[in-house]
Amino acid sequence: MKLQQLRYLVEVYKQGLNVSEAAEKLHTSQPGISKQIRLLEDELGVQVFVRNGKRVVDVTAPGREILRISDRILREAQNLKRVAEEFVNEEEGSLVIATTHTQARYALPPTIQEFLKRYPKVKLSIKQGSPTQICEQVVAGEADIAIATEGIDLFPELAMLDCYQWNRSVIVPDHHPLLDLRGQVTLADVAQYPIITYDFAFAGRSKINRAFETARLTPNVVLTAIDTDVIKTYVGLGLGIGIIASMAYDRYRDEGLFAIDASHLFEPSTTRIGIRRDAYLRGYAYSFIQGFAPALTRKVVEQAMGQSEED
Amino acid sequence: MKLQQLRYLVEVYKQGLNVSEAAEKLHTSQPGISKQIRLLEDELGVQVFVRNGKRVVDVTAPGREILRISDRILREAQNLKRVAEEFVNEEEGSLVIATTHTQARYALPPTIQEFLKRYPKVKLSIKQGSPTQICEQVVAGEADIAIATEGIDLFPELAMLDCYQWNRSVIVPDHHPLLDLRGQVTLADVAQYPIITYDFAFAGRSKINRAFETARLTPNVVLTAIDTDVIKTYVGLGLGIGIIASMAYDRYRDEGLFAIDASHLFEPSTTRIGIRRDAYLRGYAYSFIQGFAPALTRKVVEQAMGQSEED
DNA sequence: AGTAATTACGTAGAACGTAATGATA
DNA sequence: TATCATTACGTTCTACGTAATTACT
Repeated sequence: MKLQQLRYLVEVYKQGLNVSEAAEKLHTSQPGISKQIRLLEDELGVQVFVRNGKRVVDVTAPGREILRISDRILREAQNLKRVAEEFVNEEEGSLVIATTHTQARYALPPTIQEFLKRYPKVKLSIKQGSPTQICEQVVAGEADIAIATEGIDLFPELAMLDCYQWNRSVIVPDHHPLLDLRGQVTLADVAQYPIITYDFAFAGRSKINRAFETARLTPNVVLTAIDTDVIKTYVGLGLGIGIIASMAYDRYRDEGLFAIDASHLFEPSTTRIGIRRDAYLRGYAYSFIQGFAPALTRKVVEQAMGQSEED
Repeated sequence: MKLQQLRYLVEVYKQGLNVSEAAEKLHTSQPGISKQIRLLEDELGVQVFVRNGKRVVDVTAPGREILRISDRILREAQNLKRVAEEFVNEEEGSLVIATTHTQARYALPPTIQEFLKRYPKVKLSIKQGSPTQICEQVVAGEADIAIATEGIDLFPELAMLDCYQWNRSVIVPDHHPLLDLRGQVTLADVAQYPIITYDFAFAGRSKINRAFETARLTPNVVLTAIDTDVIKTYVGLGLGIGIIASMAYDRYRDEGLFAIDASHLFEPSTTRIGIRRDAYLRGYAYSFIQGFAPALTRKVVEQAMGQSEED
């Protein structure tokens, strides 16, 4: 049994049982993969894949177990490499953050700025996606850390940690009637105007819906976006009023738009970070997390990952 | 990185940083190991072992982490092989039980008899030792299942499951004065005679001590053994009275000895089985466990191992 | 027909063993 | 001096690529 053979297995599976694509992805030849998989199957005495003549068409029952374990082994091998890297150079490496537009644009900049100054040699990259996509990326090992606000409780592989709570604001163009009610805006007032807000998969959209439902109001959502900047643009064009994360409004930058605090209208949302429990995090990753949420010290994070018993 | 290299690392560590012994154990040449370890260290860019000139004298800080992860990887590789074996032939394989003399001699026989009849092709072996040794064997992967009564709560790698409770009896030779008190024996009565019982590391010996302590009595323990049969022998010779597990007394087999129930004198003990949480158990292993403790179905055991979320 | 996997075969490389050397206690 | 690890070197085996073949859609 060789680690490469396991890599081949898993990659063929990931590529939808296509040996050729797996070969491409792994920069090797397709006959090589074919042969190594057969060798492994011979060694184990069990078929991993079901073949219809010469096509790989399915995974056998033992194959499913074998793939699961192989995946774990490869992950640990990955961790092992990272441990080594950590000790070779604590300041160098890479860190992949998967997050939503709102976080990337409004919550993360100061943290990232600090981080880049502190760890100039670390290659930091940000991947955007919906909360679900983000978590999937972390689960798949394509990202190290997920930062999102919603829909991220369904991944048992991930440890989730609360970062901070935030509220919403209603943004309106200049001279909007809601501005006259300043301080006393109700949900009913808001429901009178066409609404532009986040896409359903995103940042606490469900909290917005729930608030209206509870008040037995039907909001007229005319446009949804995954992106606060898009929402602002259309609010600026007078197509409706926006409901956005308060932190996404800046009095100076967002000229011609005005924010009305709506923390009394909608439940606050909690932004969380998610990490694979079985991942090995580099030291600077812990540093990044604490930079973003000071309460999340290395100890706290490790405990949440279930690694505390070792230290 | 190759699985073999990891195997070499771990074996050198296990052999007390002795490369030659590791080579012997793995049936390969010592230069081979030396070279492969260096190759791996080069690849990782980190020393795993501290060398004093040409001697391996210690493990580096990263080395400790690397050894830990390597161990996990090798374990999983082991599991992978077992999965394959399971599917090749459900009825064939091996099962190693680590247990104490008392369990092996008095509690396990019916279960084992049944098991051998049901799975004639499985190579069953029993290793004896103290509760601590037993658990260490399971932790080290030298045994699959630990069965013991005491001192087995200190291994976080193991899942422990209760099997059954048992009480103690006092055994005495014929015509012993205690027999006249039948039914009303007290701790004070027992403390009047020289006592022969289990070694301290064993089967609930601490419960016996605690009972006397609580009653502010000092028992006169003249002999300890790890083995009920030894205890019986010396009781038969008139050297004292025995305190043993009730199940270890058989009225017909133990001619000349008489048992006095002592369940009111000592707390009952619970016999448990222990399994490595990250081990893959063969189907017949679950069957064995349930044969021994009917309440421990496969589901219950898997849940205790923390593997239930997958199925 | 076109796509995809296996077989056949040759080559470059790696793992391993033997023997010799160097270092440590 | 004896033990133990590394270096040197040669052989065998194996992983991998190219090309040809076979099977499936």
